[in-house]
Amino acid sequence: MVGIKDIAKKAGVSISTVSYALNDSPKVTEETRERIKAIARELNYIPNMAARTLKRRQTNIIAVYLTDYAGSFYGELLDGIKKGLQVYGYEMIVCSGSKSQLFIPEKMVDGAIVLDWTFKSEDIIKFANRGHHMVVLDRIIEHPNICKILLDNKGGSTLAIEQLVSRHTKKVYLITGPKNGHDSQERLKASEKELNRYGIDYELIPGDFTEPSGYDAARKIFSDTKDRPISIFAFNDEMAIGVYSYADKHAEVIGADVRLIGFDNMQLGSFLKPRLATISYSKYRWGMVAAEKIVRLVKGKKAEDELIYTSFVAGKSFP
Amino acid sequence: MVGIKDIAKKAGVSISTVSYALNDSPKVTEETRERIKAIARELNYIPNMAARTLKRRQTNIIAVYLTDYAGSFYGELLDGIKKGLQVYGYEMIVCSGSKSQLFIPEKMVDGAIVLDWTFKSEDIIKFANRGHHMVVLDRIIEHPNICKILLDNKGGSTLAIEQLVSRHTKKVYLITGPKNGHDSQERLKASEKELNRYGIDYELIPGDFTEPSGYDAARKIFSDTKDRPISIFAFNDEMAIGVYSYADKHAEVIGADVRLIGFDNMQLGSFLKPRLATISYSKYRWGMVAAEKIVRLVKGKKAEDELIYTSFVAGKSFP
DNA sequence: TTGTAGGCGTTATCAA
DNA sequence: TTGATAACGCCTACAA
Repeated sequence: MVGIKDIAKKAGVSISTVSYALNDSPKVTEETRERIKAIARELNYIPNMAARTLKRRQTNIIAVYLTDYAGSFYGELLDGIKKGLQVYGYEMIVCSGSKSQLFIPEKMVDGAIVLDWTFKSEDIIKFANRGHHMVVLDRIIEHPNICKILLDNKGGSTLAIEQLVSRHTKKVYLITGPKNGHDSQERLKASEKELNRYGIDYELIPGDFTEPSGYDAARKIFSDTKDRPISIFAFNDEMAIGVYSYADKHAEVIGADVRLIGFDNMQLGSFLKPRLATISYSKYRWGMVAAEKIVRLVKGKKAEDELIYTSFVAGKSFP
Repeated sequence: MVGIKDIAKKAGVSISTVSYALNDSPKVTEETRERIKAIARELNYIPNMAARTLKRRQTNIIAVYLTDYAGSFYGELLDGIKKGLQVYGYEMIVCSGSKSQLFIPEKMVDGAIVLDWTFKSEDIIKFANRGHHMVVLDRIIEHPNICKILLDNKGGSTLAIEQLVSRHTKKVYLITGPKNGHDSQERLKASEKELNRYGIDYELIPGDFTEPSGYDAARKIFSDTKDRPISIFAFNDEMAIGVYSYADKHAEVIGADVRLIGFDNMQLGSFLKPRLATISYSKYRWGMVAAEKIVRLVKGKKAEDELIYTSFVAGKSFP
């Protein structure tokens, strides 16, 4: 392995001079700098990250934690984060699973962005207390080292209910999400509040944000009543897709027998027939904002929490 | 920051004893080991990865390089790799972009798995020559430090053409992929060979593996001829989806006016109506095998190349 | 069984 | 403008 020592030897200077030259310090002549850089190139020198990190105590890497890699959901978000970090000279790595959470206290990364209900808030707080910085996308934690960039679930749910109201819906089935999930809780709270305000009857059907749970929910709903059309607000698109699957197999027509609204605006929804009506928000922007915030935190600045706003996307599933 | 020094002080022993104890070396008493570990826990000690890496010269981390995070395509593959690595005690990080490619020579990772046409073969070889180990999933490189786990594109394409033949197809449109891509080249070669064998007429429509390019290809094809049905073999599902989009907007019926086969068996295809016929393979297994191979290489063992076999998945898009 | 001390490759503080 | 040299936190012969 070739290190600065080898370069120093070949250049006939000391290692410190080499270090200065390589780091563009103004403490060396333009001339020696160039000469040293040339030799470094010639020797195929590549700095050793471990050594540099040990000294510098920062890696310029931000980790993004996801529950799994399955969702096509994440693509835009990650692209947004990556683009956002790039501006400030940070690299992004994507991780999943509890062992990699150690990257944070081990100082392998300078900070983290969390969208992973598997990551315990308890641990997040523990890390924050150790002085590490994080941006959370899926929970509420009050801590000076933590910044929250959350979806405007309240706004989104209200939009969905408004649509239902505007169609003079008599009864609404809400396919809910995980009991302990922040987003699903907020969607539920806002939906109930709004439905009560208009005096619309509703029923909760438990789901867990997965497609199969949407399928099961659909079965319950369709066998519950003979009335048609049925109005459903699924708390995410995946479960809405489960409803499509069920309807397909049981001769129920989406858009006629069922009137369905989802949440998330997954790409898949736009390919369904009829198109899935849903609540949308910019995942790309979400990522960009998260990136900007984590960089601020890492640099020791304050970062204000922010909300990502939503809009309604019409689709024939809710004519 | 609390380091082994602090533990040593508190335990009244030397730092080496602490190091031994923490690393389960047989050089310390069971008793002192436990005592030291207890103190470490109490002090919330977490080893500094940079320091450890500097000495150990390995991180137990494998990087996976992707072109982008967009494809829902990657989910299963990454889960497979992660699961495979876990068995051997390695962590996985997912990266994208040329700057993060430096992780390899910088020794931030012990090895890499590459599925990213953006990653220049030239650089891969350069890294391999420096002694780094890699598994490539999307190209052919002969090098002792590199192992190839490739799709059986030849088999898959042949399966697709066989289906066409079995339906007495007269002419086939092939929507091809990127000119310089390994997979698309192989699919093209095998398809042409097979079509020529049966004496079936065919025409190449250039695509680049993206959905819009499939859409454009469809436009060309549909305006090219008035004959129906048209038979299309799209070299990946994304482009096939583009064909669906076009057909949708122009009153052409998939499965009737067009007979379509894709490649990759994306989840999305199974939700399309009618279901997309396609060539399938286990992405999960692909990932598991890649993981196993990179670990072998990193440990200095030989790793044989392998092929991931394909099968035909029927769908109403190709009745 | 434990302690001492040198080294991993860089950076950064002093002197020169 | 450059060069010695001491950290950075951990591992590991070698010595005791």
